[in-house]
Amino acid sequence: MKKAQVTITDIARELNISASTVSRALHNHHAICEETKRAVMEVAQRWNYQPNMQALNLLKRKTNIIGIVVPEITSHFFSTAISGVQDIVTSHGYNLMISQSNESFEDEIKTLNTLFLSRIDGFLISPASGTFQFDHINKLKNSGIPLVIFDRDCEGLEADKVLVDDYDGAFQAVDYLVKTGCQRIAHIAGPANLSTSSHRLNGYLDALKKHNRDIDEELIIEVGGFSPEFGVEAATKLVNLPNPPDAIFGVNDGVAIGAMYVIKEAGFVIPDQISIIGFDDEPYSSYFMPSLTSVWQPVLEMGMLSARILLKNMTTEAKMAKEVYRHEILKPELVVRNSSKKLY
Amino acid sequence: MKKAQVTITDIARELNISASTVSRALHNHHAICEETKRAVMEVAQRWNYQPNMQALNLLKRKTNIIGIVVPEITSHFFSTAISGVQDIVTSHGYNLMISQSNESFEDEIKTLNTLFLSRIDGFLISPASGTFQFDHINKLKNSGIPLVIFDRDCEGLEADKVLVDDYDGAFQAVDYLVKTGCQRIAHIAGPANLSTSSHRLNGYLDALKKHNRDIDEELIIEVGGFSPEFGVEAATKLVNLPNPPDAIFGVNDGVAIGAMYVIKEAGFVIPDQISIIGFDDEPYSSYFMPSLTSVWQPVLEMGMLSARILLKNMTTEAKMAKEVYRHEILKPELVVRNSSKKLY
DNA sequence: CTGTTAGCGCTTTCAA
DNA sequence: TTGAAAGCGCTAACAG
Repeated sequence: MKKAQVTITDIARELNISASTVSRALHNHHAICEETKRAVMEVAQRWNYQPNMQALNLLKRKTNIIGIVVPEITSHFFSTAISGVQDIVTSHGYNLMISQSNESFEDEIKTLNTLFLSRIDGFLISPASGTFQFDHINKLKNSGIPLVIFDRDCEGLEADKVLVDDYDGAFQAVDYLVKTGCQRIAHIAGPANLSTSSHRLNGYLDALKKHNRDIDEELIIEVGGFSPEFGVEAATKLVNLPNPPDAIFGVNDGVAIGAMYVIKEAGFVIPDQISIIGFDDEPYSSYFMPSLTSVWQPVLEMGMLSARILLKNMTTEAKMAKEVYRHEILKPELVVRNSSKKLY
Repeated sequence: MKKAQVTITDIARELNISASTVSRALHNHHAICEETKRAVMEVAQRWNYQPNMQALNLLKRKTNIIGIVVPEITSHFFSTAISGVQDIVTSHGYNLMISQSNESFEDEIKTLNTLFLSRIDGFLISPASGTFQFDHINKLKNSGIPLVIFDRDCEGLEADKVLVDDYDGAFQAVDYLVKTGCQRIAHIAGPANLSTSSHRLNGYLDALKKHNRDIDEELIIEVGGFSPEFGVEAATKLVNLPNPPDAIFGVNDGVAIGAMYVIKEAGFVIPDQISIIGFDDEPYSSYFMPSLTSVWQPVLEMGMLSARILLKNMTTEAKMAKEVYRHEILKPELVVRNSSKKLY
């Protein structure tokens, strides 16, 4: 056993040859005689030589690291997206560095900066709900580092984006509710400056308009987050209305689950008296009683596609000359279960 | 604006001084005259100089990266642990690199190796369920790189560990079931070669023994994973028994939720006819009807503590001379809700 | 107070 | 077929 980390120079010294020869031998360079190659390989093997990535990366001016910035790792949605990204980047020889913004604008700026200083090779970003403008991301982009925005749009920012058609998903859900006979359809809306929230809200509104329904403002409740507590809060208001809704479309499964709990507690029968639809189709959603109807999104695919686009951006030397950006919109699907009425 | 990345040499050239002077000025070295410092700072600022971490790291032989290897990122348990780790390491100036083993032994070896080759500064590891021996981790440890094992024990491996007292959590749960009058308590056990599974199983067995209950082998069903489907599978067998159980202790909330679904479908009343207790206390668990009684674990704390121990290991130069390892066992707590009977 | 030199580990001309 | 030298960006010992 030699010292902790064997270097190319150690091998060179041992064999009384130059470091460059060792380097070439290790890379199976054609202009190295077999004998030397064998000798080098043998020592390398015996001493368990491992190339020093740091040195290589410094030389190549890259890090082999992709950074992903999400609002929250603990959300099933984002951890799934990360998983998709992971699959792709690792199979391309990259490592994945993660960080979360905790839905905070300041944290997002900070973490973006940290990763930037680490000189990672590319960024995958889904902005925080507290983020209301994108100068920081634009600055990043202008620095020349490849990046792609996913899930949550940065409106006004020109960049590669992989999004889900939230509008369509919401439209499908609400259209379905109307078709199954619901008259007063409420919406628990997410934080307003999130593209996903506003698109879902718009889908809700347009579906109602399509069926010539009046919009009742008191049936739209905006909440500050995506966990069940927010659904509880909103649904409590809704069921206490003089004229409560007969359907609720939640901005995500989290709030829908909270709402469902309140509604059952209040003694309403789901879906007979009140239908419920969520968004995300999380793993546990189908195990509630009644099982939750939800809009499924191709989250894993979103992560994978984002990663692929990023990787392509990193190789293509058209990095700078970028004029046209990719704008992928993935299609969600309504998964009908028992928290909504059947269509006959 | 200068070239893409300004270096210390660029600044030196501009000012007709040496690179080392620039370096010193930037670090506010005492032996540099104020005037020079100001000049350097000014140019650095104007050109937006950013130190090249890669060069620094090569020099210092460190990467500033902590790697965490988990079975699955998408599990709420592990994403929460990661979140705890993240908090600590970033506040100490480290970046976090993640990778998952997908519960596979081979993947674990592969990913450990990749991270090792990236020369990360430390490892946080929770082994896969497919991992039955720890030579690979031992090899890692012997290479001198600091590591800590968390949540899932590597029995026989000497290392710093941060675990949860799974035995105690299970014991509490089953003891509670007995005390609330349950006679036939079943257990849906997790993959056998996971310390968490076996400790929970032992807790279950010992709690029964304490109350002089016979162990009925047909009431113990081992499943291959932690998602609801496994709970469905196991619970289906249980309810179809000639003499079905009147309580089920699930190895985690996932299987408990699956079990709960089956039991309700089968027409049993929870908890009157069958009590259910899970493990993990996941966010949605309290929103089921009935709300799920579960054993809460300090997951975030586990992540944070693991990270702190790792960081300490990295600074302490007693790295090599390590003879005694830290062995932290965190205490879980039973959270009683409505899927189990009340104690009077 | 500042410059020169060497070196972190590796690759890559250029020369031989 | 191989070696010497330069360089990636930075720091630090040594020398003025």
